[in-house]
Amino acid sequence: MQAVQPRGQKTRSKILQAAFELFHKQGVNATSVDEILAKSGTGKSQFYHYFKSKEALIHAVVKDFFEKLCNKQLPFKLEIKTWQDLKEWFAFFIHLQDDICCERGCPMATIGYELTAKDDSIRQEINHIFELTTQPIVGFFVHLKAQGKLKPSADPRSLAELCFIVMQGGLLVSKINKDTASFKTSVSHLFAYLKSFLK
Amino acid sequence: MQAVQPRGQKTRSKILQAAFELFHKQGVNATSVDEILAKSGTGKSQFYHYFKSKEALIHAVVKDFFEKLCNKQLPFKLEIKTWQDLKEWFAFFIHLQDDICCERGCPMATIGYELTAKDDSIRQEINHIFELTTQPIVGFFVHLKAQGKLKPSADPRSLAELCFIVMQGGLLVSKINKDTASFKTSVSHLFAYLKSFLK
Amino acid sequence: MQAVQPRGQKTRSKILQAAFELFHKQGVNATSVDEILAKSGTGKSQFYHYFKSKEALIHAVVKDFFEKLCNKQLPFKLEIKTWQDLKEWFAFFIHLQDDICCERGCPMATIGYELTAKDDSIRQEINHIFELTTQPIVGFFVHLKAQGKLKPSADPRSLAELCFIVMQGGLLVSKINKDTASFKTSVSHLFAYLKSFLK
Amino acid sequence: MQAVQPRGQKTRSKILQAAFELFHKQGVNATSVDEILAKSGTGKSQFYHYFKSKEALIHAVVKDFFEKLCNKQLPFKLEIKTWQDLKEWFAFFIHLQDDICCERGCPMATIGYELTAKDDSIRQEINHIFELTTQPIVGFFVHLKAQGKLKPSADPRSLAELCFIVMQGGLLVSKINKDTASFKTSVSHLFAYLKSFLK
DNA sequence: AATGAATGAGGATTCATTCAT
DNA sequence: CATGAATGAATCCTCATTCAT
Repeated sequence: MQAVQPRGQKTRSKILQAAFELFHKQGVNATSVDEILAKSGTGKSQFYHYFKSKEALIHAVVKDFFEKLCNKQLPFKLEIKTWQDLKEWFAFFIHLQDDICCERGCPMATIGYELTAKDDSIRQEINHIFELTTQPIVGFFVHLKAQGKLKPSADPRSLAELCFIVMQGGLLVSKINKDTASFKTSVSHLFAYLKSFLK
Repeated sequence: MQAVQPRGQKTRSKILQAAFELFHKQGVNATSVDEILAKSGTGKSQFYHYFKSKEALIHAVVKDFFEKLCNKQLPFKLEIKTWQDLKEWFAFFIHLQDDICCERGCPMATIGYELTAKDDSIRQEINHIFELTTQPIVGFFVHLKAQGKLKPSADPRSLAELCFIVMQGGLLVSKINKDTASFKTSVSHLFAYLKSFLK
Repeated sequence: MQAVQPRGQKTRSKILQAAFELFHKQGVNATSVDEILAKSGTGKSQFYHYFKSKEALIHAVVKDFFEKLCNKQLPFKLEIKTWQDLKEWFAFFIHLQDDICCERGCPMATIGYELTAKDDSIRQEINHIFELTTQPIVGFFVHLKAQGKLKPSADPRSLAELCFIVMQGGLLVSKINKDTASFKTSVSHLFAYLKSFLK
Repeated sequence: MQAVQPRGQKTRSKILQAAFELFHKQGVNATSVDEILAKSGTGKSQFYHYFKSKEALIHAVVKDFFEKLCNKQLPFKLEIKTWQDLKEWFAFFIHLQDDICCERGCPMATIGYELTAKDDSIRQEINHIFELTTQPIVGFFVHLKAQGKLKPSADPRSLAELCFIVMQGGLLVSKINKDTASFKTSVSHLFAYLKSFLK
């Protein structure tokens, strides 16, 4: 059941969607407001009706992504209960890269990498998203440990962070390398390492 | 033996240096030619004397980085012979982030993340740099293996790639998180894993 | 006897009031319709319900001022019967300037100074207001003369115009000078001159 | 003998000239950069080559006026030595208004009246110009007094300020009234008053 | 009478690049 | 080699106004 959208919000959504895709594809600074408007099929100043500025749009795009994440509207696993789930979590990102010929990276990292010291609030929002993405993995290891399946030395949080870092590094490197091979083998190594904590 | 710089090349160098720093700090698209000129203290059309276009400048910046890498003029280890060397290799990147308050990432990744499908030649050059940076680590593992110190299952290349991916992911995540903690613990985990291949 | 305001006229009044203040403070061209709406707390198209256009609003603001003037709803003397009254007439403008730190001028002159040859009808309305403001002073001198207190050479109308011109010049100069000193001494001189016509 | 203009300064001058005229005619806020460019026959971004912003242009226009004033390149008397000179000083402004059908006011007052509290530095510059314009009249009265021709009660400075205020008020009122009659009679009155200080 | 979404022209400003000297 | 004036397309944003509900 879809929430009823207030009339004009459809336009807002279209702008948001177009902006997200363009930011993902070519970065924030390479994307002009006009381009977003053209792609979303909306008029010049509808944009400024819904967003105070381009910067506000970036915020909105990130926030929208955050909300979709919370509402589980994003296509990757947020509930990781088994090793298989974790494997699929990584597989999602790898397949994504393969599908788009390694032409992009993580959409949030793409935005984040262009940030400057002064864009601190956007940085925090992206960080929040990174946190949220890492959390299910933390939970997985916490759960395993609670079940007594992990060695006492296994620290759920730091292991999850390692997973996230490998995922981000993998996306970046495969974008530059136009090949997910090293991403894949790295994930294999990672799994070998993680499983070494099993009792 | 250092090549003597032809007279006017000093100007070229200054532009290159300024561009590199600005690209690193704020990205390619957020950096205007004028800004580079102002920072380098050079005039409007010196720029177009030395560089055909802004895009050519990006190429030149990457190529210059590449050459400095080859000439060992960059401050990070290119000869990795001991575990300590490898540790220092990672430590270099971590300290770098700490020193600049996690305000940046890898300069080449910064450029690379803004690339689009059409900028393929720059992408390749950056990939080349990534290769070159990974190579010493490959060499290290090859060497260890040759010495019979590694288990046969250890694949030097894929382990080195894992190192590189963790480094890149670590830089990115610490930039977004404004904290190198997870980078550091991930490197610790990585070392534990790598050492598990020791006989 | 105050006319009862029809229900919706309150909104109109609020817009008028907000517009008047903004025009006075920053001029007509620097004031956007949106700004007026925001200040008056009214919605986008209330505005176009009550006013055909921004230009029509300017007319309305001037006309409203004119009517308030006629209805003696403005805080300055319109009945000048004694030298003291005239003194207070000037004092009103001087104190006004002092109170607002000389940050503005005459509201009608502010509007008037931005007028172009094509805005003739607004110009005429403002002129009308200037006339109306001058009239009581004319009346004062006429009255004095009728009482035989003035020399025959005293021309009531031209003396009143001189008063008005000094008042306008004084407001302008004190706005630019951020100081009412020269306004004050000029008024003193003016009084000395005017009194020289006393028999 | 005309100072040799550095090549590109001609363009700058043309922009300045066009801006001055448009500001005078229709005010600052009603004048767009495009309009100035069109009138001066210069290209879009020449403007930003010479002026940092529109605000900087306003500064430059005022400063240019100031310098022309200092260099006596403006058509009104700056040396007032006789009553006739003073009469001509006023006559200049009156004729100016007559010539342009009372369609404008003092160019500096036109700019000044649109100023807001935040534009303090421009206000100061205009104030400076007002000072400079008043000065010759102060000098005239000082001179008269030194010659013993004025009563001791005559204060040169305040009399000069009165003159300036009447001039400014006269320009404003004649613009609104489309008639210089009251300006003229006010100046006559003023002269009568000033001469009353003669011994 | 009221709401706020939509329109599109025009505003100021910056950009990469070229040209004349 | 070097200077900086010139170009014009493109960028972000604001404006007055209208329309649909």
